Amino acid sequence: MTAHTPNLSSQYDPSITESKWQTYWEENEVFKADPDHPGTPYCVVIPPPNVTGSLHMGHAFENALIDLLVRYHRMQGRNTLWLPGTDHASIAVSNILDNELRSQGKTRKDVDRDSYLERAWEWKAESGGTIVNQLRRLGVSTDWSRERFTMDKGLSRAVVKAFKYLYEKGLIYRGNYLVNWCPASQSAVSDVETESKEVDGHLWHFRYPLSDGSGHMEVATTRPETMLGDTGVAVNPNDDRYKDMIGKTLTLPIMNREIPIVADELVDPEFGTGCVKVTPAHDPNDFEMGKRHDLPFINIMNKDGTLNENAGEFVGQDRFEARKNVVQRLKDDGVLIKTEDYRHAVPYSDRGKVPVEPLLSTQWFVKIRPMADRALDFLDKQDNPVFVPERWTKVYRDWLVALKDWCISRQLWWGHQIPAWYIVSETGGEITDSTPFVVAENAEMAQEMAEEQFGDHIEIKQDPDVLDTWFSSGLWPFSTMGWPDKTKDLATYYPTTTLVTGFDIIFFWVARMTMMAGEFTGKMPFSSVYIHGLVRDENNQKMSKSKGNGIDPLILIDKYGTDALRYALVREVAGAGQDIRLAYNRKTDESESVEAARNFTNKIWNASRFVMMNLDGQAPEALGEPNVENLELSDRWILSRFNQTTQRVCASIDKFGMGEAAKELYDFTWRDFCDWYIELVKSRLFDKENPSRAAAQQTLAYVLDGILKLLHPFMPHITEEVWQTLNQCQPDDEWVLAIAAYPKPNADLISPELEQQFDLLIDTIRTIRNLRAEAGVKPNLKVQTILQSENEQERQIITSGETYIKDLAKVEDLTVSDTAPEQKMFAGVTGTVQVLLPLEGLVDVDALRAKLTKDLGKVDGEIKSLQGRLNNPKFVDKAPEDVVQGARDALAEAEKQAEILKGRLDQL
RNA sequence: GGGCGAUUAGCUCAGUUGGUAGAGCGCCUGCCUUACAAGCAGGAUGUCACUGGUUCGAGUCCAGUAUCGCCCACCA
Repeated sequence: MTAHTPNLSSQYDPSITESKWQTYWEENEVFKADPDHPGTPYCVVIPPPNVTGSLHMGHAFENALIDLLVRYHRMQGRNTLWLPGTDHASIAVSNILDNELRSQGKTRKDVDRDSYLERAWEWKAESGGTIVNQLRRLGVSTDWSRERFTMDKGLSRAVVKAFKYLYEKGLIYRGNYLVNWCPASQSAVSDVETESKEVDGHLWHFRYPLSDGSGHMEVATTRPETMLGDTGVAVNPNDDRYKDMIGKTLTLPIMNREIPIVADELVDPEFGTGCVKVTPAHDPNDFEMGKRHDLPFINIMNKDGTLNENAGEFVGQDRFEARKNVVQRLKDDGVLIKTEDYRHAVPYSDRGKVPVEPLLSTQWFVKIRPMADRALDFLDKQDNPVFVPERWTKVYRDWLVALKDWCISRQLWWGHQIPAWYIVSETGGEITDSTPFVVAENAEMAQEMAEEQFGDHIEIKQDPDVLDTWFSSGLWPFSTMGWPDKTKDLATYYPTTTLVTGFDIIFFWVARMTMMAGEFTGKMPFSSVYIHGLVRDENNQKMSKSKGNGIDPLILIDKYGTDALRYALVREVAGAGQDIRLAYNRKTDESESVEAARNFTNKIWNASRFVMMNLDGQAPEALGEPNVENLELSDRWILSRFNQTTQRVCASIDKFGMGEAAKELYDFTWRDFCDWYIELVKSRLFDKENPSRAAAQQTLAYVLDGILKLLHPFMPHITEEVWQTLNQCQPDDEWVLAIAAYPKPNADLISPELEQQFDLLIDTIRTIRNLRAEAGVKPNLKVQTILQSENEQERQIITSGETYIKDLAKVEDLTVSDTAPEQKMFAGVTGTVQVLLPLEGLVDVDALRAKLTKDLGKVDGEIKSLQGRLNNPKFVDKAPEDVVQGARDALAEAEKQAEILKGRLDQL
């Protein structure tokens, strides 16, 4: 790929690098899965984005997380597959197309189904193409040869198979029930596709007279138009006020229909008057009560939300217009008692954005209990799937417990057409509730089945409705791998390992997958589910289309690079899976947090540049790995830190702590490696005669190589670029960082004692730098320094790091001693080491006094607090030995520090 | 009406099993030191929302309160 002699710009340019590696990975099929690949399978199926437009920040976030996990495990040697694809999104795409028609002054009725579907496929090609290209720009390591679409041939076949199987098993049925009707999309929707909104409405109270003229009962409603379909009034059986009335009848105003008074436990005697009007065909509660008391079901509404002929004089009026008119009529008739302002929850259609109407209609349903119970069984008995964070388990469980039958038919065209054929010749060419039907895999088979049952001269017609999108998504983890065929992919990669998705989709998708998978594969489709939070905007608002506050990931990618955006998003993730917030300036399209991540990529770039400029053109392999025996203190220190970091990073990712791992790597790379190690080895590198120069080069190359590997799952492009350059890879030698082995921590090289000793050197250097700054010493001026400690071990450590101190603190004459000269000097203390700068003629006594006094104040505070604790006999008795000893040691050190500082003050 | 999450530096957030608070950004000071000014060195900043409890010791555990946010729900 790149030049051997690194001649790289001092600023990292992501645009060229990123597209280069995206193309390279894909052309070389680096991420193509092979079932015969060694290693334990690691498999993730993408949550398929809807083909409704383009990717948003949530997709960027989700796929950054998935890619991190997938790349990490691939580098760990797992047999890895990340399967990509898209979802046809039946209702969402239908809405888009219907709006398109509307803008042309047309409706679905003005076009034929085939041309509508043609347009839908066009849309799919366009939007699907956009999305897939955007995914590529995110740098996802998916296997594109296995890309699927929920309506492609294979998945459609799986859908039909699944439907037929469930039907034959009695788990799918057709029937006339109350469903959520969306008048906007003119289709049934499932319970999860509605959301309740608090609205300011009214509660209207009316009087219904008893038929025998002995009085009246008062009822209240928020939907007065439904009274046209009332077939009863219910009271609580234990309500003494109404006990005698049960069984009597009332005369329904306007309609003049005799309706009975029934007793039902559901009625809350405390609420309102304790009397409830019952409209079985237009309210879920009333539907149940209607069934219990054998009340008539009178449907007063058409599918477009207007009232039908059962509504008498209100026929043809829209439901909300009829509401006004019914109220007016009741008022005119003198039965309206009062109108109260009333705030209440109204179910709205998710997609249609209008109130849903409970409507009696003939639909297809999945009988949910057996499937939900099986999923519950897996959860309770096998802890499968495991949710991360754990708290979502309860949400998932509660929902499965409460689940009711699932309406799966939609009165739409875009989707999988229901594989049921009606023998319409039996019912005069029409599909009615009683038309017999067969469920088959295709029209030919349906014809055959129908002829067997009804003879030769029949006519069949396929159900015009399509299936709920989530029916096919529910099959996704196994249908994408070839189910119902027994494929090698299925045998190898199913069940998948982890599903990564948002909490908003647990109900829609996760539970559907577990139920379907339980039924069809006898297994849960994944062993764990990682639930991530939302990406919120700069004002902590949920990003949404309607608010228009979305942040386009591509703008930030163009500005800062994919790696920077991905790193910024991942770094924000807390262990608990909280929502993350993305800083953003809408005027300039800038983001502080992505900029900070971009700066990190630049830091990596420049550190790498520096390292490569100092390896004399040798790759790490040619240099050889560092050999402990030849190493200096700083080399051993950075190797200890490196292995420590590797250990922590792996431990974090293994428990889904991606944000923690990201921060860990940032600190190690920037602070330990760049700020300290590179600065420490400079003098060795620049001195070609230095015998330890080779060890420095080896260590530098080795650690940089390791950093690139560790960071690769977080920032795949820049790390691949630098790694290939560092290792002088050739285009045809097939060395690719993306499939290199992830570093394994070498515990032998981790030495807490060494790190602790090194900390003393670092602190000493910091103290000298601080003193220089406080004394106003020019940065380039070398100074004389005396380090005094009564502790022999401390003196040894300092002596062993003498050159480090000289180099990094710009000290030219360093004295290490157990005694300190008694003269006016700038002074500080770290540990029990006294740091002295004999700045002849430069010592500003006032400044020095101020500094010493401030330091002493801090130390005194510490002493006071420690003494307080140690003087408490309960603490000494009850606290663990090591804690007490720790406090004693800290006190001794603080007292020593105070003594030193006081001594210095006295000398002024 | 249930359930969940949050409350820590000016801002955005970390804080593992209780041992006496950290990072990034921003701010202040000084540096264009031959990897990096998208940088380097130094510095300042906290009643850990509130109240009580457990404990030798609480940001951390328990109970309650307040504020904000989210999810679920068939009081008409």
